[in-house]
Amino acid sequence: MGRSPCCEKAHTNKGAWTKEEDDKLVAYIRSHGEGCWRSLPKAAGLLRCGKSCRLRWINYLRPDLKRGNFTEDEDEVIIKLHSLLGNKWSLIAGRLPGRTDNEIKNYWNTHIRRKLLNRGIDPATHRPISEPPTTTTNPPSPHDPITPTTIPTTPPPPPPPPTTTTTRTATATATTTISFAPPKLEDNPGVIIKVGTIEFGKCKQEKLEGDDDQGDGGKGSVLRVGHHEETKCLDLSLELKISPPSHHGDKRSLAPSTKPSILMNGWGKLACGSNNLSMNGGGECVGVAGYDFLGLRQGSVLYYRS
DNA sequence: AATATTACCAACCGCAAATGA
DNA sequence: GTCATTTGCGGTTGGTAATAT
Repeated sequence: MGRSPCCEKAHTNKGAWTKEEDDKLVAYIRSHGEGCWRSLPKAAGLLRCGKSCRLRWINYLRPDLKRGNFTEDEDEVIIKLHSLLGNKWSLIAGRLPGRTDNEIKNYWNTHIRRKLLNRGIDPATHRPISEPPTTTTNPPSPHDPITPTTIPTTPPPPPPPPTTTTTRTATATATTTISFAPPKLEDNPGVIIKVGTIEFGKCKQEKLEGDDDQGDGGKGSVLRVGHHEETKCLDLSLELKISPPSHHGDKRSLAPSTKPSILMNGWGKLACGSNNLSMNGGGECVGVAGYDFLGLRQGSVLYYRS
């Protein structure tokens, strides 16, 4: 078994790209477009692996790349997104037009990590370094297996279309619409799932548009979280899953037992604090502050995936 | 001026998901 | 449904420039 190599390595160049190679690649893609990276090198007259061509184009030659230093705003966006998504560099890059995942990853490792450490924040967990390490009640980080206790053992069912099947959905919207099932958690200990787009940032709740006439548990209710006083709202396409609150609203008590199937389906966890929504049961508020998110009680858990 | 260390970033590698036959 | 292939992602490496000793 085993796969054939992506290219004939014996006859490919490696290492830094020359100006001539760049020119050939750019010229070819300009006239033929992206795609079919495997056959591109030969067609373009390049002695390069297709993967190498793709990487060179995406990370360096693409015309829409924004080169130059990251701004303070971009720094903060990256930090917020990393606290939400972990090392999902491609997702983070999708929210930063003109930046590549590789660029952000490098920037994170060389600048932002140090910046957070200087602030006394653990870049891996986004929690204060001084905070004593916990053992069995340690809240999960984006890198931990997602193992909730408050939802059924089966993974969430596939979301109804339209979903965010593509991972690069970097469109910003003026207002945020969250489609979700009404959080009647006391009455509904089970799983509630709806797909929506949630925008984090300096937003506050405007109104609840109740259009739930479907009688099926409330699919289709729409909450608008708009009123963007600043333009820093991050558009995250998330599927949300809502579970009842855990004991006492103690985020640490959200520490899961074991439900690895959730992890395999790519679900992460958001915990509801008393007046905000925080990532993975702790750390910094992601920015939906100032109101009781979706009416959920403190200690509720939202499961998401992007 | 020479050498060592650090910082930066382009590029590579391996793996897994997606796709197609 | 199975297998082969392609594509994309994240971790890591290696070369080079900048800075310190």
